[in-house]
Amino acid sequence: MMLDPVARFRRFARAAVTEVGALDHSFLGRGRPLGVARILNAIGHGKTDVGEIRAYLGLDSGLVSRLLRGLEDEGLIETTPHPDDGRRRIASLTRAGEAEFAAYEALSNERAERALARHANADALLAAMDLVASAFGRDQIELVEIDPRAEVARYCLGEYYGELARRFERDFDVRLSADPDAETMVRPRGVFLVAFSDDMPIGCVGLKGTCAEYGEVKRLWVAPAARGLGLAKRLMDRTEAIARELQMPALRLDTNKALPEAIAMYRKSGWTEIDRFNDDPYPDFFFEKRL
Amino acid sequence: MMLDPVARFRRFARAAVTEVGALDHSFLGRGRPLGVARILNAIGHGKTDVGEIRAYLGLDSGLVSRLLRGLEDEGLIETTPHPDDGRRRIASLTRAGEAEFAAYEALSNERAERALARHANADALLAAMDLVASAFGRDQIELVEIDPRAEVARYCLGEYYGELARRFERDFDVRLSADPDAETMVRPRGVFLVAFSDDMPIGCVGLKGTCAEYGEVKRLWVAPAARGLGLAKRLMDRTEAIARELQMPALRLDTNKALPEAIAMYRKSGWTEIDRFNDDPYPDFFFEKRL
DNA sequence: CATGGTATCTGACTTAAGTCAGATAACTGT
DNA sequence: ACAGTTATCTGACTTAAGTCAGATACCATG
Repeated sequence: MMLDPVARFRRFARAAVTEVGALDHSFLGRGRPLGVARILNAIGHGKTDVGEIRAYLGLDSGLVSRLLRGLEDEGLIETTPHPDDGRRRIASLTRAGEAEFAAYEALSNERAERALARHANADALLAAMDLVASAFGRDQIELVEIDPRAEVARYCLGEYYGELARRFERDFDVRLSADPDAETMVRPRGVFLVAFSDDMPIGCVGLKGTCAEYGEVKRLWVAPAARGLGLAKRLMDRTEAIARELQMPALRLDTNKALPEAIAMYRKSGWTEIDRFNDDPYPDFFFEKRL
Repeated sequence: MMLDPVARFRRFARAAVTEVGALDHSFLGRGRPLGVARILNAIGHGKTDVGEIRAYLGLDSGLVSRLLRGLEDEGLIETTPHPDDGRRRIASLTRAGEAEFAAYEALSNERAERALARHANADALLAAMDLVASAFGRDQIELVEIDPRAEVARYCLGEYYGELARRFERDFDVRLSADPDAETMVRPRGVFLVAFSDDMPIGCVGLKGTCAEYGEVKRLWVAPAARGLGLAKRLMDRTEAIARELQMPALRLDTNKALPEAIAMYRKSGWTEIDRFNDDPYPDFFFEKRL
């Protein structure tokens, strides 16, 4: 009757295999074998270096070389030596290649649209897909330093305040996401980190350099789709490393009892509770970690 | 930055392709090509008829024939003519084949367990997987008549009462799931339907034959993972067809204002509101449909 | 029992995909 | 400038997968 976790996982795997098989087949619609199509698409998605393509698709160097030659003969790509290193080659789409790539893109987009349109609650389906994709891609999550005033950062902060509003059952001013003292989260004073999973922002944290005695950790957010992956810990660890690099003698943060998972995480990773160090009305817990 | 629905869908597709690729590879761990392994597993999972295997895996008849021969030579399966039709052949695992199949099963189970163990919130991950798998498998959902006292039926009813308890914020007696007048939902008086998606029960409905004037529709439930697929409508349509078959002149049902989606669905599919026809304290809406 | 239809099998092919051992040319550090 | 390393390419293979046209044996029907 299939209700134990393993059976449920395997049901998912079966469904995914079927769906992915169909997906592969749709790539065959343009009369080109799958391997060639995959390379063309890898190039279209910005994998220009031959070695990069090889690593991305997990193929043998000889094979990639041959397939590239085929695409060149078709007039879809051209390869030139790397300007800094004559051994390496970079591949790029010709005009015809761009058109062909666009056709593949259109195919994929159409497929996605059709699948989503069939579902009466596409939001729920997408949320579930985000969660599964994040779980599968957990080892490819990258932390990137971003200017807190950049669009991605603003998006993360918007989500962060939305989450707080939900937890506190109180409205937060959306304009808060345009932090007036954003420059304290830019090097050399501080930093703002965004976690990306396959180009999708799924978490952030800010390190604010406000005074000489300590740095402040602010706005730690992890997207619902990425919870359970240990991302908050990873963000904190990286923040700590950067704080050390910036010669900060200690870190402080404040938090609210509405965020119990965060509090537990702080306690577990060497933070100690201290007395209130600011007069902000929201927080009711204050932590410090000496570096 | 990838936040539009199509981009999110495609992110999922990429993650799934990668994961499924790894999954295929794990099938290669036993030194047998994928095609052969897939056939062995199809047989292990009860696809005995050669034609059935062909349809299930979508392979050419000549290819399947050859692969079966290979497995026979390995001593893993044996084929015998079908008792009712000498043209058809049925394949079955030998003792060695059973062992080999069990090894593949163990591999799959281990994989699933490892993936789940890595996630700190496996329940959320599984719920998301159930939802995605149901969406992908929507065309394979089957409605089956089941005795309402059987284990699967009891499971569905348990979920149904759990859902009610959540919506009404009130406890329901779990023992209710063992319906005292279950025999009114068994042919020829009535029927109980369970919806299966790849062996997983994801919905149910009961048709109760209580009197000559009308049949009663009870306990319509759709699992959270299966919402948005139009399953409730499908269950109701089938119930209606069976009611006609059983010569019921009309159908009635009662429902509660805490279930607005259901009420909307009834109105849209030809039900008309009528006066209270029982003295049950819970419902506040009553519907009828003449057949 | 002849006829047309069906399920499976065989043999002869093609194509895709992958492997591996050098070859070649460019880089790096001493 | 030379040895060792690295990135890509070439050629000669193997294996997996799939296609297709018959062949064979069995079934259903008049």
